[in-house]
This record gives sequence, C-alpha cells and structure tokens, in this order.
Amino acid sequence: MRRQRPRGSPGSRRGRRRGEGRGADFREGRNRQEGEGEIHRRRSRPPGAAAGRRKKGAAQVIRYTRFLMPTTKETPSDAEVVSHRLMLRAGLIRKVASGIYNYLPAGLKVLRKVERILREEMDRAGAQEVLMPSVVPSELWKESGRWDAYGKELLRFKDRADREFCLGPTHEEVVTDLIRREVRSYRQLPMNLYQIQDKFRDEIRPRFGLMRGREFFMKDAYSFDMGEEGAKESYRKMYEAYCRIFKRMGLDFRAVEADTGNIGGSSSHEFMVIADSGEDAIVSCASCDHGANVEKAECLPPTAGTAGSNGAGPARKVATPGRRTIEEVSSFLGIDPGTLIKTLLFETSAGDVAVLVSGKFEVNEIKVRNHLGAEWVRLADEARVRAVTGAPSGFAGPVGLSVRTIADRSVQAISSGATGANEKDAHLVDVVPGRDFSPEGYADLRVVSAGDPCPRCGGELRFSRGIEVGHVFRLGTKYSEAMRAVCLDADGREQVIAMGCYGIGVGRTAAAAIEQNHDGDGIVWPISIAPFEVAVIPVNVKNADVAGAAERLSSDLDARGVEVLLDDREERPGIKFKDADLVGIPVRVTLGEKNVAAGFGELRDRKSGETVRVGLSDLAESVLAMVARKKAECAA
RNA sequence: CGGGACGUAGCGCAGCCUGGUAGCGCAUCUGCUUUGGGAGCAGAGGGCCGCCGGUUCGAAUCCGGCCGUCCCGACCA
Repeated sequence: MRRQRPRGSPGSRRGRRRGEGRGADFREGRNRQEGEGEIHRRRSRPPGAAAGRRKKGAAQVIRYTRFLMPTTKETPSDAEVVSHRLMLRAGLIRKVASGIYNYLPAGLKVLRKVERILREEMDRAGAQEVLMPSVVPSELWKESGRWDAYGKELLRFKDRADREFCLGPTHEEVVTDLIRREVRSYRQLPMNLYQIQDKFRDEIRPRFGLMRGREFFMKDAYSFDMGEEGAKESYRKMYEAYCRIFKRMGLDFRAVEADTGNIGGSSSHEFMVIADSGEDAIVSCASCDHGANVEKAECLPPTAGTAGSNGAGPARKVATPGRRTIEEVSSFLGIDPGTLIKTLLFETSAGDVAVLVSGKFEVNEIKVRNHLGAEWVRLADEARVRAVTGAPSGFAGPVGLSVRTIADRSVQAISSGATGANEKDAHLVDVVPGRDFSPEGYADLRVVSAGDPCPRCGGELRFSRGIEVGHVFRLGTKYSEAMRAVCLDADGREQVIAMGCYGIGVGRTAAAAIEQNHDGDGIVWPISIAPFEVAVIPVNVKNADVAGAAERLSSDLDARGVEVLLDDREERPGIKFKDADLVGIPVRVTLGEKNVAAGFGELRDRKSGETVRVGLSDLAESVLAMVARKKAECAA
C-alpha cells in the first residue's frame, strides 16, 4: 500500500500557475510560505523570528494546501474495522509494514493530544515522567526470568559485539533496575515513574491498524511502595487517574477485573472502551458495579443438582455411531445437553490433563491454566486424543481414563449423566460422578454464560464487547524480588519494594475513540483529541471577499488559541465538506459567496449536523462558544 | 506456527481456467466549461503483471520455490 497524492496538495500545480483571480490574502499567505519566511516556519521557529508575528504564542493557522493529509474516497482493501479504515481514508496514518505505521501530521496531532491528557493526569496523580530506552540488554530480562518466559513476541537481536538485546515490549525490568540503584530509603517512597514511549511487540497477528500494531506508543507507569498497603493506595490513585483520563477523552468505558497474563501480579483491572468491534468479551452487572473480562469472570457454584437420566442403575454403554458433538449426542440420546459430561484433553506445561465440564458450558482455558499453575495450556490435537483415550475425538470420557482429571463445578451438579466411552462410536449413560469416576477436584473452570448471576450481588449479568485501552496491575514483589529491589524501612531493616504497573495504549485509545464516534461520513472526534478544533472553509477561494473573510477569521481564532484548519484549496465545495466530515473536525465554518456578501457565515456542528447562520462580526465569538461547549462535554 | 485467500498503474479491480495485443473505474497532468455535499467534455502521462527458477518458439496466464499481505484460531496497551 502506498501514498496517494492529496487533492490540491503542494504537488498540484493547478492553483499555482494561474493566480489571476485569487484573493489578495491567499496570495500573501502563499508568498509567505514559499518565500524565505518558510525557512523559519519549517524549523521549529527560532525565538524572536516568526514567533513575533503571532499573538499569545498561539499555534499558526494550518493551511490545507501546505498540509499532508491525503484523504481518499476509496478504502484500501485490507482495512477491516472502521477505525483502521477511517484513519487511512482521513490521511492520518499509512502502513509501512505489517503492524507498523507512519503517523502523518494530522494523525500525530491526535496522538499528541492523547499524550497531553495522559501527562496532565499522571502529573496530577503525582507521577514523574522519565524516558527509558527502547533497546534493552538481555541481562535484565534474564534476571526477571522473562527472557525465556516471554516467547517470540519479544524481538531479540545482537549488537556488533554479539551482545543480546531486545526491543522493549514493556519496561518493568528497566525501571526496577533504575529504582534498585537509586532508591535506598523508605523516605523516598512512594514513587511513581511513567513514560510515553515507543514499544515493540512482535505480535502473532497484527491487525486492525493501530488497534493491534507491532510498534505502538504506550504510556506506562510504575509505582513503588513500602509494603502492600502503600501499593494498594498507589493502585487506587492510578485507577482514579485512568477514569479521569478516559472521561476527558469523551469515551464510554468500563473498568473490569482481568487476568494478569504474563505481566504477572496479584490483581488487575482492564479499562475497556465499549464497542462491538472490541476484541474482548466482558460481563458487567446490571445491579452493582461489578465487571469482568470473560477470561476472568467468576461463576458461582451451581445451586441445585441437575437431574440426569434418573440413573438408578449402573453405567451402561450405548452405541452412538458418528455422534461426536454435544448437539449430536444429546439429540441422538434424547437427553438434556446439560447432563452430558464434556471431556476435553489439554496438553499443558504440567503434562496432559483432562478437563470436565457440563455440556451446556465452555471450558475457560485461562482458568484451567491458573488452576494448574501451568505456564501454558492448549487443547490436545487429534493424535494426542487418540493416544490418551484410545478413541477419536468426540468420544472421550472420564471413566477409566488414566490421565490427571479435573472438573468444573457444573459436573458436581449432574447426579447422573452421559459421557464418552473412550471408544469409537460409543458413549456411556447413567454415569454418576463420584461413583464411576472421581476427578482430583472441582473448581470454577468454565466460561461465564448468559443466565449466570453476578458473583457479587446475584444480579443480572450483561455481555458486551470492549477494546482494552488501559490495564492496571498490582505486581506485588514479582520483579523487585527477582531483581533485589530493596529499601531500608524506618527500623533500618531491608524490605522488598512493592510494585504496580499501569499501561495505556496511545494509538489504541485513538482508534477506540473512532470505533465509538463515527458515522456514515467519517470520524466524529471528541474535541479533546481531534486533530483540529475548527475547519474554516471558504467555498470559493478565488473570491477575494470570501478568501479575506476566511483568512481573517482563521487568524483571529488562532490568536485566541483555537486550532484551525483553513481549507484554502481550489476545490469544489463538496470535496471540502466531505473531507472536513471524514477527518472529523468537530466544528466547521463555511464562508460562501452569497453569505459573505450579505455579511454572514455559517457554523456547523459535525456531530449533530446542526447549522446556524451568524453575522461575520459575531462569528469568532460563536465559534469560541461552540468550542467551549464541546470542551466542557469532555471534562473529567 | 496451523487453516483459507490474495499479490496486475498511486488506490479499487478485470484479464489467468482455454499461453501470443495489459485493460477498466477512481486518482494524477493539460485545456475549456463548472463551483453549497466527492462535476462535465476533450486530451495526456503512468506497469520488471511480487521475486527467482522451470515448461514452451512464446508466460501476467501453466508448474515449483521464495517473499509479502489479508482473513479465521492460541497474545496484549
């Protein structure tokens, strides 16, 4: 995929050659840009030079003809989700390689806005900004044990002296190393260090644009406390800061309990932006504030026993030719799927394990992994199933099975059920748990399902999908212990520091905002993270009055701290309107020939589509009011 | 890494089965007309048909290998 020339971009010679009818103000604007003033403008404006012309140090008005924002009408075929599609179409990003992107000027502006909010809220919460390297020596990772544990996602390489390094996918090791060297006394704690930095994870499957890239910006923070009580408080502060952050970005989000994955630690919450395209399924209670990732969501033990086939008699073998799935077997035998004892064989780092669950539920592999304390688990393949059970998959059962067997509590509720006979085309009925087989234990091993009550209050659980934009962990002493990060307490005794870590994906948050705020015409940015606050559109730039009015309004707004995109392209109005909508600029001012001649301009709200005609003399004030109103909607 | 598909102009695609002339729409450039929701007409430029090898008189097309990309399953901000 490659770049597409923006309409009316600098490369377009059209407007440049015939300058006849162009308005005086535009000509001046262009001359400034192309003359020697451009030098100052391009560099980061040396003090006193171009800066002197601007009031209040406001940013300069950005002109579309001098701005790389290549919008496209057609969608690249490899963009699956809206945020990816719209970011490409709006000219915010371009792909360089799988999961690796160029951030074009407007896209970068969005990221910078997100970052600014992150900095403000982290600072407010008492954290200090640092910057750690993206290239990290292997020694630190070996010390924590993750050099071997992290897997292929860690991109490793060697320098010229053959020393091993990796690109940091997260920075627990690096901060812990820093802290253990520099912090000696409890008086220095608590401390919270954060950075906003480029991360690299060699994802198995990058997809959805910035939603799951390999290279991405992340805000990561790390807290250090004496003891668990302090660590809890640090965690609480970050949790609150996160709520403020996502509120300020105008997002509909939910904090849910989560699995800790390979970061490790005792407890964690994920911050989920609610969106149907989200990669995670979450449950939340309609009655209380409990919420959880389905990976984590607990199930209460079954209340009443599920009667089976009234099995007074002993277990019997029945022929079930070709019936393998729960549906096939239950309908063939004419029994409730809930009384089938589903037997799944897993290969794990702790050896082969059979997992039993009622036929109406699914096994939650993460719960299995955590229950076993295993590093990994995966469903056994067909060959393995045959080797262990002696039958093709679909006919496994716990009776007479020689591998380690654990069961979900739903199996306990089956007084008498059916199960595979470990023999091709045969099942057993009237099987009684405890009599015909005995798993080593019963535990919560299944995925929550519709109808399960809230484990906290018994209320109704709702299922939705979310995009994980932030994650907070209480790490305990996992890293500080391994890396000897200790500190002297008030009694002069050495104590291992308690840690927490807190991440937010910058690009992912921007993508999530689009998933949640778009319509048929394009992005509808919350103003707090929009690339521009206002688009000023002179309908015909060759009309000097219109051009002049647009020019004056833009610099007026700019001087008052509003971020303006002046669409000075010689394009048809339709194109300008479409582009402004596509890019999602919250407020649009249209200056048409008739309106301007009559002393009016037009103000339009991107979100509601509401349009008002305002006298030119009041236009700037009206824009300011609308911008202020939109900003207020994004207040924490 | 497994399963499925794709790679032809900047973008979206056809052509391939059945070998012989590389095509369409959008975009770009020039001119004229047009100017409040992705304009019209006329003209022009633009391609190592992903790469390497094989079959053949001849390969975008058939065969093999490699590379890249996307979609479905185990990872995570």
